[in-house]
Amino acid sequence: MEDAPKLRLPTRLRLVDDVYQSLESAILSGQIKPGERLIEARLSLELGVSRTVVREAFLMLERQGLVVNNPRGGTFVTRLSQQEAYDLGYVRALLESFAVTVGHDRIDEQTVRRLKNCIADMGRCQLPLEVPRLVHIDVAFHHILVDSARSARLLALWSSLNGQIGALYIRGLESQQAHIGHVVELHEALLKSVCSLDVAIGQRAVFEHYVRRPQADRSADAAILLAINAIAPSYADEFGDRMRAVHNTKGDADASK
Amino acid sequence: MEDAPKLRLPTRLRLVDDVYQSLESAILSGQIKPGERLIEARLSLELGVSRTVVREAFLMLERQGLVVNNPRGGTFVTRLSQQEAYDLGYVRALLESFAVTVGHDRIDEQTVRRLKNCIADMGRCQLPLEVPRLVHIDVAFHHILVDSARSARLLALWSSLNGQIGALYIRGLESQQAHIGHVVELHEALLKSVCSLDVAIGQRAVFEHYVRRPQADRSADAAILLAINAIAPSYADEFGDRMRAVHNTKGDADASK
DNA sequence: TTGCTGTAAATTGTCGACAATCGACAAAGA
DNA sequence: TCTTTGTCGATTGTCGACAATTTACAGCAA
Repeated sequence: MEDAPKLRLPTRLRLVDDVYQSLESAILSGQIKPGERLIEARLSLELGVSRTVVREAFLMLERQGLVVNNPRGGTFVTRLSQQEAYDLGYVRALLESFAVTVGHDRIDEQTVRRLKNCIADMGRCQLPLEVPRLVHIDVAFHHILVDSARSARLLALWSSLNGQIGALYIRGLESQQAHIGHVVELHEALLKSVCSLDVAIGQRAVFEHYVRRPQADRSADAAILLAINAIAPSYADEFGDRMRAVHNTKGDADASK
Repeated sequence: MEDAPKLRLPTRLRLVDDVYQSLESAILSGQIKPGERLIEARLSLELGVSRTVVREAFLMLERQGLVVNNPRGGTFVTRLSQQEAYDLGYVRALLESFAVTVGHDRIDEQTVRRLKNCIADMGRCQLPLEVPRLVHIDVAFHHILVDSARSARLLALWSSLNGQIGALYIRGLESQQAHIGHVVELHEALLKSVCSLDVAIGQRAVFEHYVRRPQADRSADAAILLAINAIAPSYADEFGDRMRAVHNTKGDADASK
């Protein structure tokens, strides 16, 4: 028989997971720089594990988009071009804005409290060194927002961009010094807007959170927000009940507490 | 500087790629059924390769969403619930419909010819056995459509759902017998609509292609299409030029230095 | 019978070694 | 001098063996 999958906290420990975290951290903190080549043998020596483990960790990193691998040409840390960064922001904004709109009604007090906790945690990050932690908190924050849509698929799709978001952070730190206060401000503003009774305000906030340009003409953004606004209600009507049903019977979804 | 990309037949061949294709084919054709457990040792014996190779192939399959793996609990073929299937269709429709709208102007005669070729190839598939080929052609067909948006990120995101689409095909074949003629019809209608001068017609077609329900109220779909219609032009305005530039200068695409 | 416990089998995780391949440099020829 | 070819070191691909873990099952007691 299968044991209930809700109580497996013992944290199944594999070396791969350790190595993965180690490398992720090194990349996000800038110890390993974008474009740099990762060599299996060297890392396996340095970390005291076999090459097999490092190899699998590479595959995990690649799935997250933090490295790219060409079959016999080595593995390199992802470097995002400006176009890719813009593109990424737009796509992610599209998904997340959509999610927030669908799940707007499900953002209750408890959720807000969790979001506020995230922001507080962000404020405690020291910027040059603790970027990995900052990225994790950032992901957690937005995860809560996206999860409100109660669409596993949408969440998975959004999650697949997480690693790239890390790459985006690196890019930001490479080009210009960012202040932790600024990051906190951004998220506080976002949270405030999302909590607004008017869904449209939340949408716009999500969008501007990702797609910010110095002298942008806001007409483009407005068009997108309008679009999502049109999508979401019908989406909710079609799937709201089923989604809720799925969510309730699932059980293994974490963070239910 | 640029080598003509027409003469690259050598096709980097790794065992992993072979094994991956082999397993993918077996899963899509139904030789290995949804929910079934895949055992490394057995497959490595059966295929005449080492377990390491099978293991890596599993990771590739997992990334495509064709299998799920719990750390020390084995690897199983993905089985989609009805809710997941609906959800998947909606999300994919959202992305693809958006892409088609953005790239509508770039669908020229040559593109249409390629699409028609795909449909012709579909017609030559024998259904119970050649599902893997059918799925590949189907993916190729829609890939052409999505690629017209010239957004690498959007394409990547869309691609990440390909494996699941395969799973969807399996589901369809499990529950009800589908006729190849039906599939061809669907795509012919889709192509015709996409070629229409009116973008809206193409959008609607893409949507109905994925999200088809017996007695659906079309108002929901209409709202979504309207939304995408609002998104796309601004997106194109913002990114059209840059995208084109990226696409032209890309060429190498990898950081081989 | 039911439930528990410990042993054995099956399966996955990790390892180090060997083979295949790539990139760079040097040597040979025009 | 420039191009081509051969060689070598570095790196990745593949392998079979061993260790760790999970699962199945038999035996025993209440």
